[in-house]
Amino acid sequence: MATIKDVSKLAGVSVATVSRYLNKNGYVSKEAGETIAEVIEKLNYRPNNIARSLAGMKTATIGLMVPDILNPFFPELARAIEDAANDYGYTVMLCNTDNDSAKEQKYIDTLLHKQVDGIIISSYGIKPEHLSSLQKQSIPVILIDNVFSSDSVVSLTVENERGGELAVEHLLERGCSKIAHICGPLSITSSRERTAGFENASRGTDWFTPSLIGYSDFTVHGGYTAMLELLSIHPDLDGIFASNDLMAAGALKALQESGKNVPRDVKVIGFDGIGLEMMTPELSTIAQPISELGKTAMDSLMGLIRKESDILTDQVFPVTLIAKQSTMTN
Amino acid sequence: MATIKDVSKLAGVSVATVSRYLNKNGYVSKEAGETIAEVIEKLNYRPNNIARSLAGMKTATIGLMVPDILNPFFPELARAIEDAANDYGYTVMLCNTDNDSAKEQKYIDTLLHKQVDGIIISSYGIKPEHLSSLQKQSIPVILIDNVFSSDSVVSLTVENERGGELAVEHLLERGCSKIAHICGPLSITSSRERTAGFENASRGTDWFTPSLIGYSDFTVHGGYTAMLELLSIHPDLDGIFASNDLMAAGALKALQESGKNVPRDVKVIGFDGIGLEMMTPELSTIAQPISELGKTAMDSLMGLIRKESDILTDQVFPVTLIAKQSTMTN
DNA sequence: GTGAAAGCGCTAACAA
DNA sequence: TTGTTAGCGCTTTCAC
Repeated sequence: MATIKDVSKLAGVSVATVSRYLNKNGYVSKEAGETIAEVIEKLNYRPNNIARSLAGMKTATIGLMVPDILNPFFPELARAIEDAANDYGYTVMLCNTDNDSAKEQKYIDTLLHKQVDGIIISSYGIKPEHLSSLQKQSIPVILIDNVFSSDSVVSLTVENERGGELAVEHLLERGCSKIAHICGPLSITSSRERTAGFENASRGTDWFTPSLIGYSDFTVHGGYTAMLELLSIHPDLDGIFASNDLMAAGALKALQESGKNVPRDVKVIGFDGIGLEMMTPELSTIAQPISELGKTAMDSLMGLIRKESDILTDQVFPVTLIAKQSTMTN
Repeated sequence: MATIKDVSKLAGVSVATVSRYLNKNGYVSKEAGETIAEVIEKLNYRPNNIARSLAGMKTATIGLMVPDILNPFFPELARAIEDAANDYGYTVMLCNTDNDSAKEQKYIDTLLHKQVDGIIISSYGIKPEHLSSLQKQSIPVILIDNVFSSDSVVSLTVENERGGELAVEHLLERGCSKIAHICGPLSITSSRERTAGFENASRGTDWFTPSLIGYSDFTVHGGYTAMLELLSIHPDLDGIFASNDLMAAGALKALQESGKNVPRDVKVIGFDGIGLEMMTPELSTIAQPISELGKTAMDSLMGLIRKESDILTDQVFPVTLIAKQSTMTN
């Protein structure tokens, strides 16, 4: 593989000049530039990124930590981030943490020593103290769906609570008169917020009772069993708000298997807006702007990396109701 | 951040000794080792991977090229690969190619200059000539679901054709008497093979006719429209084999919306074995050993990287029939 | 405009 | 067993 030295020799200039040419900083005469270009072409020379990084430049690599790429929310996020990173000439290292604190720590350590330029974290086990090593090195971090009151970290979240309210309001509007809720892990902030939204909109109504809330875990299977249980306690429920789409899909399955017609007998709405287009009926949902979240995360991270923006403003994104067949009034 | 120099000074030994200690090669006296360990602890020292890489060692990074992480097959594969890589102390760079030749080329170039130790490609646009730059650098490549007759590349595939036959045999066994097929992109080898399997098992039967094959694109929507079309030509079909699960899900949806009961009126089977547990009825499928594929890919790659195995044996993995509700009799 | 030279942090001969 | 030292390929002062 050709090195900068080879180029400089063949072009009859010093490596410094070639370097300047490559990085488009400092002065390089037109002639010199042209011969260098030719030689580079001829030798099919490409700068060695590792050497570049060592010499003090950036690695042009970021880390992306997600709980589990198998959960369909995260591929969407990952894809948006990867696309944006790609536009910046950056490359993404994927880390699955399973929300396991130890794994998260280990990955942070690994990424740190691979000298990534920044990290996007969308994993829920993270606590501020885990990030201290990053802050020491002043490696920028973007947090998705998780908030710390910390200086060197910017958080991107969505209106989870408002989304929960919206979901209930929508079901009421569509004629539901007894709405149950399948909530997600209580350890996850955004999950708790969605449930808070449900409670805001339900508490005080004449039908509300705490046993209308089923506790689950953001999985299809969890949604399925929670639904069966809710159905056994409240056979007359006619609306379900699940805190994510996967559980909503599980609930739908349970309802169908219990002989309930959706949306006629029971209406169902989820949260997230992942594309579960294969469901029949298709699921209504409170959609997060996933792609926008991903792109913004990468844009903000680049801002921090390039130190263009010192201002670390957390952002809250709006959610939107997407009404599909599962909440239709026929 | 502490460097090896800091450690060597504080421990009163040379950097070489520290390096030997770190890499567990060469001799280091017990005492020296102990003090070094202490100092490392005290300084919270971690070797700089970039410097290590530059000094000739490996980058402990591999590239993973997939068409699109949004397609649920690839997160499963990616997860298995990432887990295995993690066990080896390796890190994975994710690249979405959209099966676009230009993107693939660009990523190969990028990965090359990031000095990855190896690449796993599960993207279909790749052609042998794209890999020449990698071979020049003798960077090992594992190909999943794609075969070249090339020396420095090992291919991992599954019994696609046999799977197609199995699917038809299963449907016949379950009483189907007119089976249609939704095939995937003809540009993809494995897709063509599955269709060949369908044809092997169908051609020669009294019900077979070429118009029972619908052409589609591996997406839910594609499966949906293909199904509607097939249904309009052959309203009496009673079995469907789709070349992947996504299309099978789309077909199921189309059937249900057309008032057909699955599995009573029409039985459906897909291919891949991605977990679409939210479907009602759940889909039968010809499952690939996705996790095993991923793990084997990483294991083989490590073998090549460590030059343990010079023998580049392509492997063909078996598929297994997973019968679920969608092909149940009565 | 350009070049010489000093690193970046680490590994790996080679000597001792 | 250990230390010295020459790189790995590139960037970046600082003179010229």
